[in-house]
Amino acid sequence: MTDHDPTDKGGGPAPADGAIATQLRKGVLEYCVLALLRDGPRYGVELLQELGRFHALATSQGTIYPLLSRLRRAGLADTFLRDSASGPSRRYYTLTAEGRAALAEFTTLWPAFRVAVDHVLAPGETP
Amino acid sequence: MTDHDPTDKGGGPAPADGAIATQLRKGVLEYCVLALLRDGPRYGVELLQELGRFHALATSQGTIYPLLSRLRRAGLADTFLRDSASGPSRRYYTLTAEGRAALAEFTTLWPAFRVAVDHVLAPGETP
DNA sequence: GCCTGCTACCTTGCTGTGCATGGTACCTGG
DNA sequence: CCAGGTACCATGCACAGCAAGGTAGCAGGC
Repeated sequence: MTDHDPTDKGGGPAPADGAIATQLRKGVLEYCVLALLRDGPRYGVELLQELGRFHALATSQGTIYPLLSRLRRAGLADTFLRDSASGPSRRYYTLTAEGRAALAEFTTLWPAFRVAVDHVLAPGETP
Repeated sequence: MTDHDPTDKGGGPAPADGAIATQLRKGVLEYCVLALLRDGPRYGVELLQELGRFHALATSQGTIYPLLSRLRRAGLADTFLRDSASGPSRRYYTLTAEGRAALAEFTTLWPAFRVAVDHVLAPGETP
């Protein structure tokens, strides 16, 4: 039998916050991963754990693996395999020069975006 | 002939920033509109102008009208028609109690999200 | 040796959102 | 009556996050 208990979710921890947090992550998660990659090589599950530290950014395997494949295909990240001390091999991801440039561009745009949303959310907008 | 000049873009000002700003707007625009509606009734083109004040949130008619229809269908906004002093009637949108609740929920989640992204973007993440 | 459980990787199909484009209707001024 | 501006709406597309499901390797207990 290949089917396990129905409690087995495939090893992926679900975000399980609202649908609005899901929409917030769109487009931001990609650059958060790039930011984490800037500090050194990381592999999939490790990235999930690091993102999980921030409740607002927690995601699942079904999100991270297609995202990483996309980064690689776009030339923003490079990968290599390395054996683990205990368990199967891990696929590590590193930043390319293009990836670093994309992260820099996002880092430039983010503050303006953040301030704009803060300003709109602040009450008493009518001049 | 119903076709106008090819210079006519349908009256919609395009965002025309990068693709990354487009992804940033996803999921946020909806609540920014709710926030603007909190200050009083607004109509479509007016909302486009108000959002256009912030370069990061500028969008086009092809985005705002489906969004407003969605808000109405979801019960977050209510609408009424009012004649304009000069021009065709305008469809104004107002917040419902549900809309106010959704806005409040977003206002609660946003700071945590903002701080999380700021923290990830900050260099020297490795402990 | 064999089975169970954990770690780690990947794929498929769905949903929702922003956007470009195109089209319609109304009012005003010449 | 016709040109131009204002304002509304609909269609089709692209893309990102997610749930669910599947595969493979290593370790420890029996």
